[in-house]
Amino acid sequence: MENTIGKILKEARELRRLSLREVEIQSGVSNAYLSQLENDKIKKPSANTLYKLSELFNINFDDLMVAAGIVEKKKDSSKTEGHFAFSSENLTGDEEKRLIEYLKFLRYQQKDDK
Amino acid sequence: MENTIGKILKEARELRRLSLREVEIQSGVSNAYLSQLENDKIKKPSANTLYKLSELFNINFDDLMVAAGIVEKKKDSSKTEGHFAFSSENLTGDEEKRLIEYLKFLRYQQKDDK
DNA sequence: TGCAATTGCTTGATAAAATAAGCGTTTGCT
DNA sequence: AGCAAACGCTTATTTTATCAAGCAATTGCA
Repeated sequence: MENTIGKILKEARELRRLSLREVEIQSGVSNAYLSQLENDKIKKPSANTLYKLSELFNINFDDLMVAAGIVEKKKDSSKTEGHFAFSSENLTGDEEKRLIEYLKFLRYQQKDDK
Repeated sequence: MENTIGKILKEARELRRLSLREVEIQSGVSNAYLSQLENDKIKKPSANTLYKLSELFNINFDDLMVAAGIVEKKKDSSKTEGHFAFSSENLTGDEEKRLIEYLKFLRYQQKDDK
């Protein structure tokens, strides 16, 4: 359903298999606060904090704010429901290649199912 | 010399010949706080507040943050050869799920390669 | 199996953001 | 001139973000 800042941050962290304390070390944001953020207990985090995390996770800052509902989406591009993991800036070149291959594979399968 | 949030916001407001109270009405941020912001008495404003103002003044949010020294200048935007394949509108929900799982797997492997 | 480290999380304290109220000054109107 | 409204700003207060400490549960290893 609704994308929240918590979901996005948690997903980004788990995707990288980092613990809250590892993120604390790398970002300077305390693990206690990170937990609160991930559980959507913080309503208006500072731009600084949000930026640190977007930088660490390599996700676009604007996108993070939009998806988190902090701001209404700017342009039309009428889909907010997107998943972050794949905004291409999140992926290394190699990962991208492999994912595309895998996607081809998935679609190839699907075709046979019909 | 130094660009500060205060200077930027004040300049933007005066350019439009708005009073603090007019900005308050249009943005929802109190005039008292606006004054503090313009005089650089606030160190870490929330993303929400900053965004409201950037929107009202129609200035780029990232630029505001950079100029305000909240973030360091973002480097190469050369990554913007964005890949279509993964922009979420191209994926079914199921595909997205599977791809995330696969990505987790990829990164899990990678981590063990230390 | 058992101890130690690590996990995510809650809670209490503190610092800071954000507001409401009010100040003295300036502007505009009759 | 004189009143009223609007101005930017300061201060007091409320609200919120953020952190340090510590919890129970899980994991890793001898």
